[in-house]
Amino acid sequence: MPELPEVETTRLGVRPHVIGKPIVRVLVRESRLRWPVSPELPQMLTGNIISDVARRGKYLLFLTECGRMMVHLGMSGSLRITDINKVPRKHDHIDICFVDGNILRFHDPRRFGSVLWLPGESGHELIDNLGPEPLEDDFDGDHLYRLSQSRRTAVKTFIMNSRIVVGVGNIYANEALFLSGIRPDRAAGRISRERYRRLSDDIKAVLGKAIESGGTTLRDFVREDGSPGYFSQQLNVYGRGGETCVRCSQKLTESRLGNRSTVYCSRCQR
DNA sequence: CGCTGACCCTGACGGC
DNA sequence: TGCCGTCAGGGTCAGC
Repeated sequence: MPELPEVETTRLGVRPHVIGKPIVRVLVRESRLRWPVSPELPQMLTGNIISDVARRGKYLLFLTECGRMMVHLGMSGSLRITDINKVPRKHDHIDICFVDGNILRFHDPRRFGSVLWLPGESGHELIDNLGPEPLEDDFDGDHLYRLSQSRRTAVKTFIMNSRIVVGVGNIYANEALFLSGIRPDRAAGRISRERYRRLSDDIKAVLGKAIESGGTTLRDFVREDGSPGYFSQQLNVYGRGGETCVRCSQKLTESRLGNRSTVYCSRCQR
């Protein structure tokens, strides 16, 4: 489900509802996620206060005085703000209950997500070796060009690698490559510095616009209040295999790269 | 070291 | 109507 824009939409949505209010109860109904939910999580959060909600790549970090809760939404996860009168649905795995009756509720049918407790200021292997944030200035075409040298993997696989750059998932990788006119299966090491400059600009542009639209809802992504994101209306290629290219009207090609569905225009993308 | 494919899990959908 | 195969926005890991 969530790529960077959906995670950022979630962060902005939940933030005002969870900051500065004592947590009175933490309920873990299902701890078997991608990794087991940290057993100390309820104890560490209860009586505690969240001071801010940050994001690193697709990880959300809920900051407190004694440590951080790190949440990943996996493929089907979502966080919603609800209240004690709302009966939990199937797959509502974790409730974080605040003193005012509001609840931060983690929902994840496929259980590929994770909820971990990082004590104190400690880092974690999952976030310590990530590439730059795509919307920050240290991510640019030169960065992509430098790391791509002598790499034979497909450029689409390359930009989806979180050690290269975080937050670019399957939807936005397809979209950015279309905007840049680059074939997804082109070897990463056989692309010019100039074209990587264009690609990094297009990655920033497509992620930025998706955040403005509240993310992309295809199946299960919902915002903190349960509403969908609207960026799917602006998708040029993702989910449009066999349909016509918006630029040249040729039929879009659909294939698989690294086991992920890949759509492009063989005329506009070289 | 880089790359590929299997795998974790549930649910929706299309074909028969 | 039901059964079966396929696919889905994530990432890790073993093996070559």
